[in-house]
Amino acid sequence: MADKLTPRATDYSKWYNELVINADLAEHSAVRGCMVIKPYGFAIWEKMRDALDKMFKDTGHVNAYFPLFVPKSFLEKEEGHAEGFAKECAVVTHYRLKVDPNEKGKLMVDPDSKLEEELIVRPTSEAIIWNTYKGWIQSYRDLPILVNQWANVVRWEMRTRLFLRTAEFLWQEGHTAHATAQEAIGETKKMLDVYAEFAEKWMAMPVIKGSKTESERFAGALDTMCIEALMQDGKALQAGTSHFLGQNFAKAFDVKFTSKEGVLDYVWATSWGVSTRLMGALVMAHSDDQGLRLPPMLAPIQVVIVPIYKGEEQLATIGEKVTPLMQELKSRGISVKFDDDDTKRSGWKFAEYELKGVPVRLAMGPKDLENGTVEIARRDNGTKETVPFEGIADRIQQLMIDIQDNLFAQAMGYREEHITRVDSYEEFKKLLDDKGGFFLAHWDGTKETEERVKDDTKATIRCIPFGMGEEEGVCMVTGKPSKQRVLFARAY
RNA sequence: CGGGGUGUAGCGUAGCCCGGUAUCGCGUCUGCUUUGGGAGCAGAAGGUCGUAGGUUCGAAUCCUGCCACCCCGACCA
Repeated sequence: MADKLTPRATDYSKWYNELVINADLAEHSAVRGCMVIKPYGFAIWEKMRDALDKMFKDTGHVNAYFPLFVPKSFLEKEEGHAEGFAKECAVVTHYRLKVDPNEKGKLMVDPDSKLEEELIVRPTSEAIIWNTYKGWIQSYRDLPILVNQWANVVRWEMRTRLFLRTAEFLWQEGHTAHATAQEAIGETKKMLDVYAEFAEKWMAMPVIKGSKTESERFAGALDTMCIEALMQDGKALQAGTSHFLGQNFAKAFDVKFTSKEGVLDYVWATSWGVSTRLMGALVMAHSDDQGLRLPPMLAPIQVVIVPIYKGEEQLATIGEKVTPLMQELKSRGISVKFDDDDTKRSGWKFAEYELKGVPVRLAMGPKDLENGTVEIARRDNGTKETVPFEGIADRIQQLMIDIQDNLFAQAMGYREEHITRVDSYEEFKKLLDDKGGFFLAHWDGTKETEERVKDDTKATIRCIPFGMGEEEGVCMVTGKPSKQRVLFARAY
């Protein structure tokens, strides 16, 4: 624990892994590709979850829960969907174990318990949900259905990384059903906006909204919208997706409704999700070589008070002094911890809370008691000052806002410096290596060109950004005409 | 799944090439001194050497299988 982190500049990937583990966010489990989310990490996730859940409910959604298992035949019904997920599914083939007659103390799969039809551990829940919606929808009066579920899903990934890509992960998936295409498209955009607002306001992480190209689209969707964030190593991270599914799933599961005009039609669908991957994004967007830097709005502990003392009596005095302040902060909705652990020294605690990203640290010792002061330190910019104890609660409340804003401003500053407009493929390739980040370039709109760029450079089209406006130009690769710049980057 | 690497005390490691029961640091425990940036001294505890086999009088060390993790590809939120 006393070890310093590998600096970001030395090995960004190593820094990330060490940080996640040392800051006590998560650890590898005994199960391949699956992590244990530790209490401190889970506390951050809970804050994310609560904030998002409120936003979903404020936009008219309700929560429900669907089964973990999906019968294989359900997955087969939407062809594109099936193909997209087939390669990464965990499959349940039996329902019973028995004592191995040949090896003492061992269990074996009971061959007599083979299932008639295999059950798939959900990689996502469209299939089971649309099969269920079939029974819920007959008339336009049953629409829209605006349901979200908080769940775990399993995707058997080849290569995993804590939070960024694990075989099992936690997420939410919204699944909505609508009477018209326009309404469904509106829902898709609305939820993308919710994600963007959450990322920027709560996570202090600027994102770019856009649509995926056809080849990057969700399996079974007509349009996939996404928010793309930029990490400190110049790589992009897809932070959330919202899909317009058209009538694909309604047709696959035969979900029809009678309209007001008495016409029978298939319903229109959306789905949208964010996952524990956001934890990885949060870490990589803000943290430094000393540890996490958490935005106050998501920090499990927003203020820590470290006493500096000799003997129990002095500790008790400091405790009495800060008790009213703690009550005051709590009444203002600010979470505060008084660390009176006698087995750790103050210097150790300072380093520890920096590692854990606590936004504000107060230190109070004999000098402060004498002078009526307190030392206040900001995690975001590392500044420390000794200030009057009187009125400190106001100052702290303001700091919560300032730190939140500053983290956003820093992340935004980095991103703005790393969005480059390029017009030649040579320049693109050079800057991709030298500088990294996002690139706005013209593209001829073909899968072939997209594929070629990926093969040449490992960069992909992250999205066709919204709100860019049309701009006549020529594709940087082929020279064919293009109407809009698209966003390229190397990505996680 | 392909290529490369690693697995030794809670954590990080030396030893492995060249076989003889395991080194050091951090942490832990006890005591004293300390306490405004990861304390000092003294003492102590802690190890199926990833796992299952094999070779051998003897295996952390040599051989084989398996498992896990890391890095690089392909796949992906």
